[in-house]
Amino acid sequence: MVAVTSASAAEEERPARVSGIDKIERRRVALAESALKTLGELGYARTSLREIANNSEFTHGVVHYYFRDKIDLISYCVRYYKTKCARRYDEVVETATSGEELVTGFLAKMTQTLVDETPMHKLWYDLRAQSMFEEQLRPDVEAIDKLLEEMIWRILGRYAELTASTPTVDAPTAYALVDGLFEQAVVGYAANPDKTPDLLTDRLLQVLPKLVAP
Amino acid sequence: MVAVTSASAAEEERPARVSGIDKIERRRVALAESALKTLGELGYARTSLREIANNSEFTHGVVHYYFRDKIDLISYCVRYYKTKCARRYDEVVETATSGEELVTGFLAKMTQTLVDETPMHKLWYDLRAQSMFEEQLRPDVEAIDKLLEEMIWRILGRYAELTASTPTVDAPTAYALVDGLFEQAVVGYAANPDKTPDLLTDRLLQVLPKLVAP
DNA sequence: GACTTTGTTTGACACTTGTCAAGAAATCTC
DNA sequence: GAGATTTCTTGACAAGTGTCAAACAAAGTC
Repeated sequence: MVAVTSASAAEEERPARVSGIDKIERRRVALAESALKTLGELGYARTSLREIANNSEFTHGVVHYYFRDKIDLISYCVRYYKTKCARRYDEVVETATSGEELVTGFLAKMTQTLVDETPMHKLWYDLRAQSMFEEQLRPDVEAIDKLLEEMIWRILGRYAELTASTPTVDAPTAYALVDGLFEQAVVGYAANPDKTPDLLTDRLLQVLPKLVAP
Repeated sequence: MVAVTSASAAEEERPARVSGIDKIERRRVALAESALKTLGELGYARTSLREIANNSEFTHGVVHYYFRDKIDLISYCVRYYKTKCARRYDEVVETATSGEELVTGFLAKMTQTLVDETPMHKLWYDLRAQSMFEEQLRPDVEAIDKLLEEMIWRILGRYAELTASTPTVDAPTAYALVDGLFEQAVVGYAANPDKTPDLLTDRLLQVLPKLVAP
């Protein structure tokens, strides 16, 4: 079980016996997982607490028992989500023994998560957009963005290492570029699920070599 | 007055005298402009028809007189918006006489629109995210994305021309990269309005030269 | 086993939402 | 200016929203 620590919102309101804290956390995670499923399908704007409850084994009252309000729940979901997504390429980075192997593994994992977890990615870009209008979401979104940036930076750094070169862009730039391509793929995936993964691969292959130089 | 043609939704329902069609269109545009202001401030999720009407000189009934429903209005807004945004850099492209001049002019215009029209850009990224969940928005969003891609492609093509080189990436890739950087700037602008424009400039200066080669 | 604490259900509340329709007001037509 | 048409206002509706609180069930404590 992953402890989802709060980056901003007040969390430690319920006294609760120490032995029960785990159970509470377990319920919260279950709720969050259910909510993420609904959110990923409907998007932020169209997801209500009742809809979340309906698509779960709980009633809508339970949601409010474990979360102060809607933002608290969604904020928790975002934080929970981040613990699952930013370490996706670590294995590839650690095991690759050549630049090409790293790129291949990276692209394989990336297209795979594009296909397998489309709703989650759609939700991420939705929530990031929402954070521009809803201040309460901003700290959590910023934290995830930073994690993702570091993730990309680790990959690019290792890639440079393996190809005896150094990155020619800084971390935020590298992240923005790769993220731009990935978001394009996520948006395009609905219209063209067959071709999009290959297109993403092609485009990243065009770009990655340009981000390092001897 | 710009004619906002429908890319997808049925539009020609109202018989209306030919002489009055202009007036109808004028009202529609006025409504759309008002709606865009509200949408840019609140975002798609939090904007209701009544809120739009309140922030305008019209009553909420008028909105429904000129637009079939909410999606029809927002869809119209998106189409109206696109006519204003995709030709922003044309003058720079046409008047620049050197690569450096083009880049300078491009960056100046880009950071200027980032600052001056932040709400509109926030809305665009919001709506593009919404289009992943709301099919009815997709055709219009796709159309705008294509326009923007062509816009970036014109700039890069001219840049290559002026520097006696050729682009090393295709149009969708170039657009995704630049758009990734711009979206990062739009999202970051709220948290850091002072530094963001310069950061965007820096990053684009890092990237642009890499997108062409002799 | 009684009692307290914790967890869950249910139903209600105040409010907002999109939509629509009936009628008033303005505009046009002759 | 009378009558028809277009435009706008107003008020209402049904459905859905977040929130909460009181009743109920379960589990833990002594």
